[in-house]
Amino acid sequence: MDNVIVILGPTASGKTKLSIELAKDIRGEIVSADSMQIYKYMDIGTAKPDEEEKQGIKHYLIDEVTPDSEFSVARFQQLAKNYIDDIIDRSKVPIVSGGTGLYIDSLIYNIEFGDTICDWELREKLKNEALEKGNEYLHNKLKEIDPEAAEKIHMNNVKRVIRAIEVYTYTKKTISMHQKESRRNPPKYNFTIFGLRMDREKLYERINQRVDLMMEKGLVKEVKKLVEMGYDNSTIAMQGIGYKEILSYLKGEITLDEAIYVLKRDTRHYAKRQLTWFNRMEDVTWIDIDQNSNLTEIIKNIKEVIATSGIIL
RNA sequence: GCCCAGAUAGCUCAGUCGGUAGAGCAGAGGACUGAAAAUCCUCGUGUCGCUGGUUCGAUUCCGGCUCUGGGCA
Repeated sequence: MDNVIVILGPTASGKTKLSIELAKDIRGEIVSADSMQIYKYMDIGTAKPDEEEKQGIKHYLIDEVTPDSEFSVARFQQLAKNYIDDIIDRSKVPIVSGGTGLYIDSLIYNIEFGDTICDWELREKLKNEALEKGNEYLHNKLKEIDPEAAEKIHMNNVKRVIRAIEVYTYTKKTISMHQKESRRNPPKYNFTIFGLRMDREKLYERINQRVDLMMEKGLVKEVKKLVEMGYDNSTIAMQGIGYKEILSYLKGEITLDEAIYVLKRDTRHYAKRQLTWFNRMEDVTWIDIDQNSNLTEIIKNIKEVIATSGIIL
């Protein structure tokens, strides 16, 4: 079975740099698993590596689509698999690197998404129903068609309630059913997963520094440019952290200082959510980052782990 | 120097007609199958500024002090 390396970790933990250095060392190419870096023109706020940082290492699924496109896990998975296969065909090592837990899961558990549909009109309609008649009303509706899903999904989590109803509406099969069927086939790659970890305090410090750096690099200008191009907060892309806060500032809703405060706070919250996701994942080899860590050492350790699992790259 | 207002959770503040107190934010933990940087759930003990007095009992009422605003000189 073909080998795929996965590098995951919360935002600002150093995935990008590590994966590039590792790629240089093992003839790797990088497949990004990041739900925001897929968008073109959004560079500073998503902390994309620029050409210099990439050091000639090939990256996939960065700048894949425009900010007004509809993207999804299913599409991510399809594209990622294609790129991985292509990399393997060329006798290189695929390194999946990113912080979007759902995207990573879709690959390592080989989740089959099937052919359900997304209907934004239906979603809007159901959303209004919840607004008018209450979240419980909509949740009860789900309870009738899929008690199992209703049990798992909290009634206030309207987005998920809507999705579950949507799936049934179009396939006449419950989302619980779909989910069970989605794990029928084991993954066709052998994944070796590394996770980056560090003290919470240290991580938050790095997040704050990164936001300050984004401001210096001209995040406001970048968002302004996106607005000029016609992208506003109706797009998913512009609801990303960094973009929604600066957008709010540009509209005069908050001051720049408030925007920066909220941006840092939202990023911390996001990092925590990522950690919750990664912590429950199995088979992750954790790499603890502290003052004494240096990249060469880390890469050496990673290569040791890879070697001891009997993988020949 | 005088007058007024305030001092309660890390922050902003509410409240207790006297029976030792609670919101938002921060913070912590968790969930997650086609929007996922999204969305959602759970978690609140702190010399109630200090110090006397009244009282069975004071964070609450009264006095003094300290500090912070604002005003008058």
